[in-house]
Amino acid sequence: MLLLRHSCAHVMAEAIQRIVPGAQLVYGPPVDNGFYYDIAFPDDRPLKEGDFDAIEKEMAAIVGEDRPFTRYDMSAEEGLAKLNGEGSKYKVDNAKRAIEAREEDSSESYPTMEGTDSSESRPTLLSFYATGEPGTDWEDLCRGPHLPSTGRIGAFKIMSLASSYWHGDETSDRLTRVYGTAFFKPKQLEAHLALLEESKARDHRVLGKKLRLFHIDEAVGQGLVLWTPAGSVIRKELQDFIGEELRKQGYMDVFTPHIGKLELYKTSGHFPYYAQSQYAPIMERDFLQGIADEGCSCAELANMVATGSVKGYLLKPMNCPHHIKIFDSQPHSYRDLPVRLSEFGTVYRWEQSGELNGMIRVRCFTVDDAHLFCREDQIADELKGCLSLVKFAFGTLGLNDFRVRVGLRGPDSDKYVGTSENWDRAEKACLDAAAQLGTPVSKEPGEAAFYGPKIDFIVKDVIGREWQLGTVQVDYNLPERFDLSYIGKDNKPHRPVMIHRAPFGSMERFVAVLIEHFNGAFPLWLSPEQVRVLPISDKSNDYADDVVNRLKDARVRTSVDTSGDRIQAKIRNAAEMKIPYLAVVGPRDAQASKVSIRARGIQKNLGQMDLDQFVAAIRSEIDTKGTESVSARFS
RNA sequence: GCCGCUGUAGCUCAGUGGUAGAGCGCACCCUUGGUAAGGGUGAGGUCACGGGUUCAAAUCCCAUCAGCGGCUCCA
Repeated sequence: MLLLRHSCAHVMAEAIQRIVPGAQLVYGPPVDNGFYYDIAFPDDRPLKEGDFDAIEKEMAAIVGEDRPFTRYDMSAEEGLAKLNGEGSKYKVDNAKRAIEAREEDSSESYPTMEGTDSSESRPTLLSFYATGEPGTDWEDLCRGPHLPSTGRIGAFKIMSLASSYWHGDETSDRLTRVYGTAFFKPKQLEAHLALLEESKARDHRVLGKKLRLFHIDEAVGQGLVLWTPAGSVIRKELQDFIGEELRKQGYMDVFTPHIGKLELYKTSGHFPYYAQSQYAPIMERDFLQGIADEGCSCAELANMVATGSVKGYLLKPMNCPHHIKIFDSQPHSYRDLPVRLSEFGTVYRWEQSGELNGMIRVRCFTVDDAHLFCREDQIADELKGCLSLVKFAFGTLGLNDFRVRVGLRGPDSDKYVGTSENWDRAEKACLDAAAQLGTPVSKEPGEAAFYGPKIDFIVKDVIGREWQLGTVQVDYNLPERFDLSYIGKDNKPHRPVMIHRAPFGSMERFVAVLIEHFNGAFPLWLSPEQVRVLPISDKSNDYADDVVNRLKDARVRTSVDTSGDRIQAKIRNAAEMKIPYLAVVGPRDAQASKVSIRARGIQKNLGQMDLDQFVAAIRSEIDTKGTESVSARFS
């Protein structure tokens, strides 16, 4: 498959160069679902989506000719001379890098496929692949290998255009990345495209609109999520769920403001280090008036804002400084530790506009945050506690498809604060705690924060993009910066260690992930609407109201559909909203104090149940979070 | 922020220089129907926003705002 897709990238590149003669090739590797080719287009002839048809036509012609992929080798000198002659700076660069990489270390894999020679016996050779006859047909510097001939490419499609940077460097040349995909058989391509359609329907942004879970309004601002009533139910249920567990684990709730003095964030180090990703400071009116009176120019003011030499407040980018100040508001004995302060704390970050994504990447989000202040010898136990909470919460939600990344120190030891012995212990504690989760754990040296090792939970969205959810981080830095202390057994002050932990990460991102995970069909306890009562006709409306009232008394979220629709339409409408249970009521049910039950995902009437029994069964499914289910009583 | 694409009714979308369209939803009427769309009538739009070209712009051009796909970033 990789060969197929890489070969197809060559075919596409040839087709593109026929249509846009000045286009210079850069890299063209296969990727997960296809391949791409980074290409530098002349400024006066950018590639547009409108060109796709023409390119695909050319590609079909090349495939139809069934030309063989032919490899030939040249020495480094010859190859470079040839590429120089062709005036392709990108290919020359690829070749040079390939040669260098090989001379330095042949075992090191080269980041791009181009130009690396898999044959170690001829280390200074560069290989080229011609699509047909070398010298007469189209060719490309390439390590290969390839399919025997173009005719083997059964089905292909150009998918999209994107921009990229040369060597992934923002300041370097901007390239156009053309994505395509290819399969051996047309049916496979059709299946792949159908899967993409399905994924799109599962996207939290699509479902969020359809199920009315959240709204983002231009008039409010980019990346600022408005939680609708339905979405708020889910968030509130999650908060109550996690809050209950936190109380069991000895956490104490706190509430803190959304802003804090700029100076506070200088102490914490968030300013100016993260100044780029923060909203600009909120300045005091007197301060602004004062500098205006002194004749301060806009440029001067902008500079003052950038350097933080203004009097004002920041929308908080993190909750830690506030929690630290609560901890530090009174002295602590070693006997008091650990102190665990928790808050669903809302934070604000100025993410780049192109990075925003539904509820997954936003500018204002609420962290299920907590900060643990503990002794060095308590770190391991506290980490275990955090991880068991994550295990429990994720397990309850059936969210098992995530991976764990443990960020450890990298080789350059200068950038890390805290003693080496403490780091050793903390890293070991993180690894031990992570191991208890029973999911894949990857150790990643160099991924630790400068202030301590961390454990991150990472999930994939419906399109396969990975997102970080929760995180648990050991921190030696902030206690230092804020000069925190507790009184030890020896009656002397000691420095506590902080653990930052947020099992869900942000409520916004977590709910987005859940929407996709459940495909909008939330378990009963999370469902915004749990039961919808459907009278057969308005003759049964009164009984339907009775049923609704009984359910409401049992704290079940419910409504009744008294529209003029026939029962078929009512069922269809409720099914589209993915409501877990439908209680159909007609004269036959009213007369016997029963309801006819239909469960989500089961395309038939399950049968009648006594109303009393149904109310109790629903309540129990909610309370057990699905361990006991109403529909199971019919099987 | 960068490149490409997109923006038309509450939603999904058609319309590509000459009087603004469909389906769903909504309102009203008829239908009172037992498990995934009963029928009719009607309301609803500054065609994202601001400029320009033109006798004439939803349509062409420029800028702005927003969304999408990537890139870069991500405590």
